[in-house]
Amino acid sequence: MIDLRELNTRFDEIAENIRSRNMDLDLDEVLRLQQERSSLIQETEQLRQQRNDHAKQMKQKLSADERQHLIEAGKGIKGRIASAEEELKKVETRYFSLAGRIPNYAHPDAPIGNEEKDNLELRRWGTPRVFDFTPKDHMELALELDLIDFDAAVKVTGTKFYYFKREAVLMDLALQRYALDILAAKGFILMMTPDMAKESVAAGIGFQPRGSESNIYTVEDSDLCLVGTAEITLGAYHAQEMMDPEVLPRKYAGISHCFRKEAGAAGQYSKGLYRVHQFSKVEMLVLTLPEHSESMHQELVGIEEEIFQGLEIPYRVVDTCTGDLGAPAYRKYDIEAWMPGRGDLGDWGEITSASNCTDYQARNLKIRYKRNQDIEHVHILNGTAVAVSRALISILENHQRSDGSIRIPDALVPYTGFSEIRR
RNA sequence: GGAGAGAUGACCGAGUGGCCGAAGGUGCACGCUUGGAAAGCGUGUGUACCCCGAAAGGGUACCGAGGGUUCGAAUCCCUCUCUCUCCGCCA
Repeated sequence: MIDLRELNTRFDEIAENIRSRNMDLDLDEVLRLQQERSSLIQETEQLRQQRNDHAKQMKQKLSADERQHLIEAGKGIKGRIASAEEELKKVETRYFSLAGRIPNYAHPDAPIGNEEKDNLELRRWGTPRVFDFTPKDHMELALELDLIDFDAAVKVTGTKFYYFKREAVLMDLALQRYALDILAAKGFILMMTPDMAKESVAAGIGFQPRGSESNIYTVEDSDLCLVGTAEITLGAYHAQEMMDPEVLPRKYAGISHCFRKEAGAAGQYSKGLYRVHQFSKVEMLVLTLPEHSESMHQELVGIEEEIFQGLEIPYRVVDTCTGDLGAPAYRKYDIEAWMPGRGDLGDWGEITSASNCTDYQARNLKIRYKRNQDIEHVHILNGTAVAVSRALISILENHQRSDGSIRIPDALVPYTGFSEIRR
């Protein structure tokens, strides 16, 4: 959440931000609750002070009569404290539940808008390949090469799951390993993370574990959910900690499975591997000092570009518009790969996403640092190194040959052990 | 899963109803001392929230978490979580 002390001082800015993100939130109500909470706190604290003063009087030598009198008075105070606390609790529950929905501030240069078309294209790399044959989409290629079996998965798990077979298995592992080597060389600490997390942790990162629009699977009879990304587990790794500024920036690269409900997501652009309930991903997560988060954000995008340049995938970098940011993000850059099998003529498809969430998540997770006498929240950034399912789409579709075989980009060959896939 | 032990400040560790935000020690910071260092001596050393304010200040809470008993809880009771040891099971 944002710093709620700024609710008053930056009220108009916060309200404007909510509008530009196309969100609906009664900010006046939040402010009203804040004031109500404040006066209730004053009331209960005053009563507690009375109780403490009163208890001190009891320590003196007293006649039985006086003592009895004071006990009666004490009981009265106790009752008033109880009812004041109860009222305070009610107000706080509502206050924090509403205030927690206030989104992070947006970067002043982030494009304003609600739809994908409002995203700002920053640059392109590579040239979409011109085929001298009709390119196939990844579904067709994978079927013919017996790399992915969606039909069998339907029997076992239902739609939007899949089995990887043969070289696809090694591709999954190779892509992860390829990304990890690049990240390790850049000072990232490699991690394998739990695929589950407490719902409170997911919520702290900014995911809604419950509710109809939630993208998160919850586990019955526990307070756990399946993670949608290692951002959750990596971000919470330092929860509740007071970090030494000397160790910042701290860079983590974590492997996890990612589970997403994707309820209601269907249609042409969601087919095949593009939108699935489970996939493997290498995620970058960085904790920095506030003054370093913007440059670190650029660095993360640079790493993502390096990874996909190595895979020889044409892409463009997009500055995500405010309506598409997601509550925790201050600014977000997506990399969209060229996918020749997408739509009729090929199209761009998101393969990575790098967000600067500034102190928004750190405040929920209580990750702070102390510099001299100042205590502040760290800034947290996250970015996709490789989301295997989508990376695989782009490799299959971009590097297909007329005979249906697939060329493996040189950078990946050391990790796959083969330079092409053919039958 | 069963049995037992435990959880106190940056760390170690005392504390079984009011004198405890918490002894003592270590560490850390500053000062004295020294040619310099060590030792020694002295002083200081948490977080969150609320009020007021230019600053200073005042208040409340926090001894794993949540509930309860009491005029008053680190201390008594209940529930939970976590850690450690032993047993069982297991990739």
